[in-house]
Amino acid sequence: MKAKPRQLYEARAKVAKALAHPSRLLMLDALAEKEMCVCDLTDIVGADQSTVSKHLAVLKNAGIVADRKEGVMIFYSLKVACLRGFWSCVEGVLMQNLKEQQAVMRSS
Amino acid sequence: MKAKPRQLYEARAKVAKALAHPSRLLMLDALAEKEMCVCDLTDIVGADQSTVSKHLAVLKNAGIVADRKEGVMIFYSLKVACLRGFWSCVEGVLMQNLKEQQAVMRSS
DNA sequence: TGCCGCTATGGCCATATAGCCATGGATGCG
DNA sequence: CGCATCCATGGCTATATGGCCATAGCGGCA
Repeated sequence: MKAKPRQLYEARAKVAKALAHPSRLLMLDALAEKEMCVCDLTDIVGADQSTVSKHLAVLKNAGIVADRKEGVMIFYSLKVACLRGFWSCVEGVLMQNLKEQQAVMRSS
Repeated sequence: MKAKPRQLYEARAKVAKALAHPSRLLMLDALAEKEMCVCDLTDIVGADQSTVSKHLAVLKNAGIVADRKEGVMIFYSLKVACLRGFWSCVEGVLMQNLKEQQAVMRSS
């Protein structure tokens, strides 16, 4: 441990905050397949284009995605490769939590 | 991919939101060492006890930590083992981003 | 029983976020 | 040039969050 600087936790929090929205998580899942333009992601998310654009700005600012300009369109791509494994691990824990809850329900 | 339900992303977002605060990340880092009572964590974080208690409630509600009562004190412990590896991976990407930024600075 | 220490909760205010609409800037095309 | 398309930004409101203070609940201990 050794007293990591507060700055480190603020940097991590910035990343976590960027992940803390269902629409952004959906976009990241889509980008895990292939790079996409804002219009693609707007269709997928089903929100206003300006809303999607702001979500993408958050992800970009956090360093999670990269953007590439091609003509009129801007393609976003995933920069962080460890998301899939992370969610898989987290969901494993959540499933276990559910099981334990159910066990408590039955025994009471 | 195949159209995961919106519910999944809301569940993930709940976890991400729980991670999205420097004080909570600091607590999780501390809990990675050993379980701790609220008083320990209050000292480490340096905020009001009620604030720390609320932070812990968020982490518990997200299923990231567990709590155990022992006499008057309540000990919290980490339930998710994949945090260390995740942050290590993320910070690798962020470092790379920094390097690229510096390269752009030099070349301009 | 009565007091004290450890946690949790409610109240309150300041700030941040998400959403949409409207608009602006940039690029390509005829 | 004039227009259309794609994306980003500003304005606005509603809601959520974080912080502290005050206080309540709970378990131990004399």
